[in-house]
Amino acid sequence: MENLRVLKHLAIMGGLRNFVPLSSGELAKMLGISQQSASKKILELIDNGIIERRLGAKKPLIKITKKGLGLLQKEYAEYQRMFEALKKLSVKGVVISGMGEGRYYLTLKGYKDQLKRKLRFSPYEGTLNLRISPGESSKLNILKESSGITIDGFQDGERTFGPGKCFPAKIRNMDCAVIVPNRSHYSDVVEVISKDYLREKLKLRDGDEVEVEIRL
Amino acid sequence: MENLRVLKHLAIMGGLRNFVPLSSGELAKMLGISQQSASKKILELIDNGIIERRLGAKKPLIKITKKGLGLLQKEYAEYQRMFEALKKLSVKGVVISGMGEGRYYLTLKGYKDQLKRKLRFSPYEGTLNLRISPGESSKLNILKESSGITIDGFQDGERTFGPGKCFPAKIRNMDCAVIVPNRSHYSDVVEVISKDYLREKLKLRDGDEVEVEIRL
DNA sequence: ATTACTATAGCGCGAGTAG
DNA sequence: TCTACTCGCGCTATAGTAA
Repeated sequence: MENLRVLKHLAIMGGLRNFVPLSSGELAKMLGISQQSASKKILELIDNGIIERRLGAKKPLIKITKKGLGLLQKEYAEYQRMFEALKKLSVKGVVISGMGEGRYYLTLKGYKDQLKRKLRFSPYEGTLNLRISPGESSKLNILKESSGITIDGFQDGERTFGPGKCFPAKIRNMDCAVIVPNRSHYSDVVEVISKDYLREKLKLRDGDEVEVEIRL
Repeated sequence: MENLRVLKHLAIMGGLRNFVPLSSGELAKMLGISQQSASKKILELIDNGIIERRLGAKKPLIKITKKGLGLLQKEYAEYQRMFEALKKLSVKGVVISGMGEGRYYLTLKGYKDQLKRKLRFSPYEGTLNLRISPGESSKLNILKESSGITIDGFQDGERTFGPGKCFPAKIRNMDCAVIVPNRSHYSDVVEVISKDYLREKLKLRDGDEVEVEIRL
């Protein structure tokens, strides 16, 4: 049984705050090990300065030390980073010129109003196109698999405009969003919208490299 | 080496999202174990459906399955609960009548204005006194050790009024705050303030038991 | 370079038991 | 009751090595 696992159980028992009454036999039952092993674990943790023990009225009292708290915090922090990383995606790409399609779609009320409502900003009528660096383009699959913020399709007279999704993002600390059509063949280009004309605001020119941080 | 520990390292390597290239030798180095042990661990995790492995171009590719993700989430949730619990303190007590001191202090501008600013509510000029149940009064030590929201002392002509601290709290889902003088002998009574006259609002009478949930 | 087999070394666990 | 010692078994990690 690993020390950290034992320590975690002590923490769940409240050992981070107080001296909690706990015999080696009780701990053993909780961990599914023998009393002897639990006793040994306790001694080990005491020797390492991870917990301290006093003799209480009826049962021994155990409390986790600062050092023990530190170990738990470190472990917790690792889990936090792990799961936080799942919510973010960072990709590098270079600025390229699109073919004005993005600009066209953003003039359509059906898309524009929806984006405004769902992203909480009114998008500039144009997109910034980024060609994702070769080594990173596989990351774009993650966008396909993530649900993001749904953009509904709509009808406009004759034409049908398909649904898609978007993701809040940041480029050089500027709030923006990446938009992804639902039906799209493989592409290493992402389209970015923002309330401002990003090209001007960030002084970007074709070929400039930028990193876009996407919130999934 | 525990399976969960191995799994955590795979997650840190990005195995929650993608197939990551990883040989048993590399994993061994990261975990500080032998290549043979790492190999065995990997097979064990595969057998248990916790990870899956493909053969990649150069190195084998490893990805964590839904089941593996579930295990990590469970562990993470336990740590979350553990640390969340550290931020809260729940104590039971019975309503008693104070001696009007609380009311007096709350009429003083020096305290009243501060409380209003720091707690974001204007306190009713009176306190609700709770005698904490005998078995739980030791929990009050936690309040002494926690910093809480500082209430500065002040001078008012001749008299000096001492500093203290307070903690946002809830009683029966009503927002309130527990106030604690810095220099105080041992006491099993806590004083609670709120924007409303709690006794009336919650229809409390001496002897009624209530639970107060304190945010540390 | 890999993975992963077999055989062995060593450590951890628990039974028995003393204090 | 409790803790915690010794001792022996068995699991697990590693060494050596094949594929």
